[in-house]
Amino acid sequence: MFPEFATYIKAQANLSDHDIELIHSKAIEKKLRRKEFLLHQGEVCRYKIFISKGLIRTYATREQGSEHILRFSAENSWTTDPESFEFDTPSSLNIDAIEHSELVLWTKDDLRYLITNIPGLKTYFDKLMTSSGSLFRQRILSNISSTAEEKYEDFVKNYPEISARAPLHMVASYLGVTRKTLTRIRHAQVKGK
Amino acid sequence: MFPEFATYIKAQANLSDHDIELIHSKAIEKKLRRKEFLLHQGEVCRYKIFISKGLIRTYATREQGSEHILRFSAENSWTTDPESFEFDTPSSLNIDAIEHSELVLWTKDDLRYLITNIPGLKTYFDKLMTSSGSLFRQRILSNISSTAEEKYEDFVKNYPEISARAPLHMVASYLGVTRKTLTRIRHAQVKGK
DNA sequence: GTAGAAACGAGACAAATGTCCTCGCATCCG
DNA sequence: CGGATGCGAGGACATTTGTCTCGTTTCTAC
Repeated sequence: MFPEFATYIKAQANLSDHDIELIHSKAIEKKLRRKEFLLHQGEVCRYKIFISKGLIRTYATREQGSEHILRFSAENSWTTDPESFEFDTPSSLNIDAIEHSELVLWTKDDLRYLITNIPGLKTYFDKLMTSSGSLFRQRILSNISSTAEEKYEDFVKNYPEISARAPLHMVASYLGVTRKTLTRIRHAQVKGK
Repeated sequence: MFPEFATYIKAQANLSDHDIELIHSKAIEKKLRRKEFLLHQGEVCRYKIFISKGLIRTYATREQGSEHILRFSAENSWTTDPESFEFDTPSSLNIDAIEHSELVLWTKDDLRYLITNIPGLKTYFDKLMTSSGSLFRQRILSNISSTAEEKYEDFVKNYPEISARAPLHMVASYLGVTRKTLTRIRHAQVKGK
């Protein structure tokens, strides 16, 4: 788990072996089985989570129990509830595993310590934040301007891995449409060819 | 224009008079008449823009000329195209004025200089980024999980000022529905009472 | 390997939303 | 002051999307 992270972060940031050791010393490794939860809504999200293997979903639920996926996180990506993590408030989100997954976690205090003491890590997280902002804007634009079919096509194009691995009803939940709509779209595309 | 900004920023960040002067020395003031553009798609967005008075929209257009509003910015808020601003790439967004507006602008280089030399300003922008991320997540969640009526209600609740000042078809464009849908919702609400 | 659960597709119908059009009113500007 | 324009409303109809439900297939855990 940590070795995969080390490989990834070395490629993304300029870090010395000593830096890596320091980061390692604060890391918590964790395995999650399918459907196992890392965070239930109502709990405080105490960790920033790196996914070294597997597939994780971060989602909200509404009154009637419907689930709405805010983010999929596969290998070499991150998740957390930023608000709960930052302000120690109860989270409104759930995080669980779609596949058996392997994670590396850091607490807020440890992460803050690492970031202030490792400039290369700070640079990396700044980049990460910039690009996540950009993805947010793209997603909003797609949401307000595209048809369901375009949204689905964009999703498949941007996340071919995830669209192949996540069940269809979860993709629907991510896109904000029903399972039915998505099957219709797929059917139409097959016929269209 | 700058005085309004100074009042605002003093309330938001811990800055000395000297800091304010320094920020002032880099600021560019600009007035924009209704429908006047600050940025056309294809241009590079060279400024981070503070709105001291008026109402600004930031939007994308699609093939058929439809407009999709990414953000409204009224007094005491900011806008820019973050990607174009950051990387000097041609913007895909347009920025224009819904009302006669007064703005204060800074270039990227000047802003970077100010942020590195004024810690209080850095703290302020970090906070701003955090809260804008949080708003993005809320908006995405609303987009994928709410009915058009709920989206409209949320918008009115969260931005009563803007919903009163922006024309209905622009609110529709922000929410990702047609003007028609919005008038229907309003009509239904009136009847419902 | 097998039992149970999960995922998928689809039919029938209902509801929501979009498209295209016209109208009327207010406002703005020459 | 008068014509042009922007804006909101709404009728008529088409299209999209959702709901509910069922049966089949596929996957998974033991």
